[in-house]
Amino acid sequence: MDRVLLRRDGAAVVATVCAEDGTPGAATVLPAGELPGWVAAREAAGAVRWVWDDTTRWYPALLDAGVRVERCTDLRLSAAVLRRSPYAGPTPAPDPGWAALEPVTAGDPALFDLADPADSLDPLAEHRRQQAAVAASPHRGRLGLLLAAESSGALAAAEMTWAGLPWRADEHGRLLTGLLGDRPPPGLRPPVLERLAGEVRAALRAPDLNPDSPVALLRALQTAGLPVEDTRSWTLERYEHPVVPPLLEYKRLARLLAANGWAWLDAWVRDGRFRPVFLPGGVVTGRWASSGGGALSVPVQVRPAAVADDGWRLVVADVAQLEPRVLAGMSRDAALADAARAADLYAGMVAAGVVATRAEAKLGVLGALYGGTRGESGRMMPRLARRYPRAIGLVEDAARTGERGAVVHTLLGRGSPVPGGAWAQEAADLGEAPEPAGRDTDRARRAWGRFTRNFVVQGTGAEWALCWVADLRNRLWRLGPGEPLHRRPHLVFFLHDEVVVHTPAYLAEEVGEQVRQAAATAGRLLFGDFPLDFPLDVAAVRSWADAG
DNA sequence: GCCCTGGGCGCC
DNA sequence: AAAGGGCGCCCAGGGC
Repeated sequence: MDRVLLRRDGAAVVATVCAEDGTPGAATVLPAGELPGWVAAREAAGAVRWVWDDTTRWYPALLDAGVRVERCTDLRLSAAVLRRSPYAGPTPAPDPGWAALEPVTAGDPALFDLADPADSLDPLAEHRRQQAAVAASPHRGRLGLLLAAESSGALAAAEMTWAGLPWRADEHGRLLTGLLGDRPPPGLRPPVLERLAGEVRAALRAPDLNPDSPVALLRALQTAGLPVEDTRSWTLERYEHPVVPPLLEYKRLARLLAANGWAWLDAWVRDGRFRPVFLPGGVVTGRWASSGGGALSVPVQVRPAAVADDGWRLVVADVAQLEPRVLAGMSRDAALADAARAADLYAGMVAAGVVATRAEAKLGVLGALYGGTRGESGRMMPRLARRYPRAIGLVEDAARTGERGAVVHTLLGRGSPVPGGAWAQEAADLGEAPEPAGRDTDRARRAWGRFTRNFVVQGTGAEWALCWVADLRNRLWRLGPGEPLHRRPHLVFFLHDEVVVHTPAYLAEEVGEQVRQAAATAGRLLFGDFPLDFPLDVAAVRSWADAG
């Protein structure tokens, strides 16, 4: 049964509707404070799907009240998927307010604002429209799975922020002091950086140089005789000059200080938890984005500070080479799936005699996924195309489709954006490959082809990962029944193809098993009985840094 | 003072 | 001949 939640005049209204066609049934009006108890009671009775405008507007308060829900439909996220999906059946245009709706975060003053734009939308009508779009889809199963997975992801994201990743500020502080010296007063460099800046200035004979200024640094490097056009680390590495070692060290430590230094600790770690905001569907391909704290790029350098509570463990799991495996599945390329039978797909390619070394295999596969054709990566392509014609054919088709200005889609039907450049307009007008165009136009066209090439694989990879997380979330809930979410094994972090679960130590092994079973389930959901392995590296550790 | 862009670099 | 996907975030520096 579907229950649609809406907010009217400060009260919560719960409308019961038929799950098949959205026909409305009875409605209940509740003072806002009574909602959590009411939801908890229905949830315990089972078989309910909560339908709401936006998970970020409802779920955090339910979690605060100790209420966890099993299933939901997030109308905002679903509308975004349907808007671009070639699999969506025809429906009247949605209220444009759905496309404009922004997720909210805890500190957001708009959260309980009477002027919240969400309150002028009609969730009942939008729910009916979305049901109709799926019912009329030529791929109901796939599209329905995508919407369900997207909504489950929204629940998982809210729960991860709520629970937080265990983070030891003392450990992090020790690490910073060890590398940078004592914390300086605001506006000053820590001692180690100050010393390195001095060495850089001396080596370049530039006593006033600010090494944080790329423009000034470039000029100083050139004056000192280094023929560089930029100041990137991998450019500098190529030169033997006394400035290079201290400058590279300076850049490494300055980056740590700026991105994950004491200021980061102050801003993002409270009560032993790092609580990043995850944004499901935040990337066009369907990957999650994040907001605040740089959650999607927590450097390996500071992961020693992510430490399980006493008596608990972190179960860290990641998939080896997710994207080439997904490509094998979506193209049903049996030869590539064979290579993927090995725990290391690249080793499997070497064993099959496709390439001579693992390094070649990796270069070739990444080139196929990203559109790299330069140098060694490009030289691998003909061999890969011969041995894996279906897989390579799929990404090549996606590239050509994008170059024509047309739309591609993932396995479950997430559509790519329509290109906006002038070249795309030409292509659309001509309906064909356009006249020979200028160099810039050509470059833009090919860049879009690389984007659509990668879109189909990255996006389907994101769908696999979403199914994995969604299934795992429910499996974890069944371990340790009767406890609140944060006293059971629960997800605390997700990063494209990696999850971290915080669990009582005695359940760590069982959690690892559930992580593997969830991966197998995700594979079956997307690829049916096509034989394809998704091997995981799983580690139960005290600190995140001890995994992998 | 705010806002935007580009360089650079962390993650996948 | 040239041709490498997706993000977020920090800083400097220029425009207002």
